[in-house]
Amino acid sequence: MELQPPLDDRTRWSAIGQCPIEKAMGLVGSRPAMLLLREAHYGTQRFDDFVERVGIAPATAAAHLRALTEAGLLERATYQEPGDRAREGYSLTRAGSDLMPVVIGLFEWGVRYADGNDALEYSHVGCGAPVTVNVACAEGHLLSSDEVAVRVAHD
Amino acid sequence: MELQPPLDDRTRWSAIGQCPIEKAMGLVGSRPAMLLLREAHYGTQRFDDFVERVGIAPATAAAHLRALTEAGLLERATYQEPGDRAREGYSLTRAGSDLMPVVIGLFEWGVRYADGNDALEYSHVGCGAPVTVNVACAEGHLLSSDEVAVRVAHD
DNA sequence: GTGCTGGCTTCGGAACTTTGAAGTCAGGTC
DNA sequence: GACCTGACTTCAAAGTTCCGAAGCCAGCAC
Repeated sequence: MELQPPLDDRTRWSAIGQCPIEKAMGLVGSRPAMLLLREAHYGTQRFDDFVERVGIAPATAAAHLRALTEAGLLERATYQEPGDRAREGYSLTRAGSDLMPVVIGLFEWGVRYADGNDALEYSHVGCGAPVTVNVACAEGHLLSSDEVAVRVAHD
Repeated sequence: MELQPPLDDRTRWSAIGQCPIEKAMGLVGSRPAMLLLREAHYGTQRFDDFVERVGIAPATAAAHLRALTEAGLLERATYQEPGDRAREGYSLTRAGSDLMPVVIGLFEWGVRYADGNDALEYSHVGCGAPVTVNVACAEGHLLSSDEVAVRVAHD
């Protein structure tokens, strides 16, 4: 059994490598990136729609869309609007979809604490009930934040 | 019954005000802010510990800690280490704790897609099982991201 | 009253981002 | 082959953010 430094030291990520949160934030932790992902989740595919709906400059949109594509959150997909020719747009990959809990979590938190704007909401396609993000353990217990602890894995 | 613009127009947030995600990102959508919240969640209270564990300059830490405090995610709290005098530190408020699904979600996503570093993990204090973030509707159905739709609220 | 520690603040400069306006380019239509 | 549309790219200017090093100040202990 290897000796391990105490948890206080292990949570000092500089000692054990970069924190996954940090890596994730490097990819999606900017206003434009997060809003582009939100739009992609809404089903937006066209470049100009991203630009207009997110409200950013084309150059900014292009840079972030490329970065998200290279990082594997978006992929180029051909789409065709009725009576128009086929074009290349963007759609979410699995990795992009798997970030939706974060996007929805930010939305939920924003409605409650930062905004109050509840003009739109997320709902379950199947039953129509409103959607929330929650934290649970593998045993199925629903958790509040003070029931969650950090620990060294594989002990 | 009022006429409402179609959903395509409603999702163009410029038409109906600012998106809650945007507001949330303005507060917590930067690397330093998110990592400071992570640290606060780990129980860090002291200024110098934030600086060292997050790996940012004191000026940056001070600016973000102040912003997070003013935004209501952190509050000043007195703490006392054994054999030392009482000092002022930072601790999470309810609003800060309620952002934990986002922090944990970023961690989880980062481990799976951006990093692979699984030296630490989150666990349930009560039963020890590992913790995950998931999306569910009010009826209790666990949802994948393609079962979640946006709609105009209060219809 | 001297020293020490924790918690910041100040400063200048470097690095990174975003913007608006304009231009490019390829595919397809008429 | 002229024209149109969508999807970008280019560019200079402006703004934002970060860092490192240094310094400051308040509360104690001695």
